[in-house]
Amino acid sequence: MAARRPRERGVTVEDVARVAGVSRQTISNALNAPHRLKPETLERVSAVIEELGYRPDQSARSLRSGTRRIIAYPAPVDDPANPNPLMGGFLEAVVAASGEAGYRVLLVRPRPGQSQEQALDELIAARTVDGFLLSDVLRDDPRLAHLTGAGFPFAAFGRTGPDQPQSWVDVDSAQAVIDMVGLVAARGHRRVAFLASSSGLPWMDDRRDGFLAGVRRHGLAGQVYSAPGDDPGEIVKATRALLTGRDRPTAIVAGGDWLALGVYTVARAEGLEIGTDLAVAAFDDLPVTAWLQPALTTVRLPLDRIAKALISRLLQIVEDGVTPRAGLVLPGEPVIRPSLGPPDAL
Amino acid sequence: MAARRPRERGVTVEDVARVAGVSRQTISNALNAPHRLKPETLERVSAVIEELGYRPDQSARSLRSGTRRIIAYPAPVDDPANPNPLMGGFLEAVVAASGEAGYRVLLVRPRPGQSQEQALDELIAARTVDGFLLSDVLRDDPRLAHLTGAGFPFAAFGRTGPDQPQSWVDVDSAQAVIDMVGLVAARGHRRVAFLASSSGLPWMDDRRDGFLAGVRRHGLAGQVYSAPGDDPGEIVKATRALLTGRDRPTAIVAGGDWLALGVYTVARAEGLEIGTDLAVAAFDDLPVTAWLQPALTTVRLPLDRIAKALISRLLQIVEDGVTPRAGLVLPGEPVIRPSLGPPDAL
DNA sequence: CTGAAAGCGCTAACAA
DNA sequence: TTGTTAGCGCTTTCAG
Repeated sequence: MAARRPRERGVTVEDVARVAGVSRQTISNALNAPHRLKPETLERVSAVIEELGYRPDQSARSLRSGTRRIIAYPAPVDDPANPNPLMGGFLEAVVAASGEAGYRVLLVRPRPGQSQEQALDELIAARTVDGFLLSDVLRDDPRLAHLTGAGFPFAAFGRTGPDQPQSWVDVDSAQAVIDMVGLVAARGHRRVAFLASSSGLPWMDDRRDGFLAGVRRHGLAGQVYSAPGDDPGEIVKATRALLTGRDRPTAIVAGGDWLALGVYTVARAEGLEIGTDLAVAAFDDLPVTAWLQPALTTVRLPLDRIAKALISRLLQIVEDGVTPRAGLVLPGEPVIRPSLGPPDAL
Repeated sequence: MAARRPRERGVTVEDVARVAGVSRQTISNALNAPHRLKPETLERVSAVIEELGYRPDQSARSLRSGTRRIIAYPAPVDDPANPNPLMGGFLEAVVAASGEAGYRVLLVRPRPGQSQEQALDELIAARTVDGFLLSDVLRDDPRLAHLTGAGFPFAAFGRTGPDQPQSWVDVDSAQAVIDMVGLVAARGHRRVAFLASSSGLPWMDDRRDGFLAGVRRHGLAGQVYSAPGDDPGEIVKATRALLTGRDRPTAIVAGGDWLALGVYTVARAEGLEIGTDLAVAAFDDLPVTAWLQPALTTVRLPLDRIAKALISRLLQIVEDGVTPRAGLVLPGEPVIRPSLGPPDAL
């Protein structure tokens, strides 16, 4: 069998120039600096380009110009059996936002035996991409330190350190939860609990901190429970402890919709009616919440705005060398649904 | 502000050659044809490469060699508010499989006003990628016809036409549903129904056809209901029609877990107990099924095997010019859980 | 087994 | 406004 088929020659500048009766450079200008051409020439050249279906070879262009028009997204490793339900929506928004700006998204992943940082280094050294988009950023994330050290453009969903570029966008989870606690308090609840998972993740910590702040502000009795992991079993166990102990809370704020599913399950088993015996609020607005009965009050992440802001910030660095002076904090969007109970529940 | 920072010169072959005291070509050989080098030389050169952190410039290499080591995945447009829950897992598997083979995945999407085919053409003309990975393939999918016409490498999750390259992988949905109907019949059910959505999608049709074949084979009374769309409201409505009509079925096979959620909802409202009054089976094994009570019997897609096979087939075409003689059909994995009821339910 | 020379297709810099 | 020249970094001949 033919090994590596001989590259079929495509249409090149040369061809277009010949047909249009101008020089190669004029073609290049038509594409990259149209204002330099006489309108008439431009029109004629454009017509020939269209006719021949000419597109500049991406590699040649990149080699010469030093710009790739590609953004790398090191997609967090996901458990195929239990994928992050927000990943699809986030990717969707990122692809749309970068496509809008003429960039494409390259999914990257360390090869076996390679560290995250080595993978980044390889992409930088091979000049494969113009910049990085990071998500699921941890506190003191080594990737941020590495890219900062390399002076390579990036934007982060999450927060960077004080001595790192402030090219980040994040959701004000704490404030969203504070507001949620306010709504709970307004409904007359005094004993409330926060259900967390996998502590140590910055966003979960933010949500918990928001809960504690809200509880303090409204003078409520608040307690934090943590499930050791994200497995349904562990979540149910933590929830049961929470709902069957003495001084059972009348309202629960869950750190994620996923956790709220545990609350629904246990509440049903214990004969508690959600929205009347127990108010429930959560975070993320996963699609599955549409199926819960009663529908779940939650906080929606503005994934579209997040992605747009991330791409815009990243490209500002890549194209103009301008690094944002400060991070951008976007509000979460409270979605009030019946699980919270009526305004005058108690 | 500095417009477009002056590209920091990276390490080039030249640098490595100088330090290692050999010619440029030897460096290239060390990377692309190591067997041509004297082991001793190879080792020395490798050490220098490592030391300087040299990586061949991707653009230069591509320009010269004609190979990009990039696969394009035209990700289907997804509703951020209701993302395809399998997308994350599929992408995960694809990224892993292609990374294994030294390829990366480029997410692409037609630009505003651009058709799918134009987007493909642009990527081909600009020589941006080596091949395409297609999913959500429709019957007579125009993308397949287009790529076939262009003679450009692709692999499809779904099925291609008889006069197109058989570079596809699909799940034997029909057989999986036939088997499921068999399990239902073995439990003594005689009146069964299939709940479908958004007819016209090949996979949904396959599942429905499997249902009809299974019903015929086992001599059951089977009926097909369709929800007009994927919204919870429409699903619930279709399900209610199904469960409140005369001659209510004792078992329901749903075309997707999503549809089964509607069955759970309506069954609860109607006071039917799933697993005893009503057997339920579905398709997809979404993560949320872990939360259902009773747990849902369903069919899991072997996303990992699918992705591996797709990538392997695609790269065979790209690298060796070998087009598969026939498509590959993989079995769905039945996951039997309590919603089906005990073996001797009726 | 290693070295020298050529050129992939494009655009930046300069010249006309 | 358009044309000419050079060279981005690499790999593929072809000689030695």
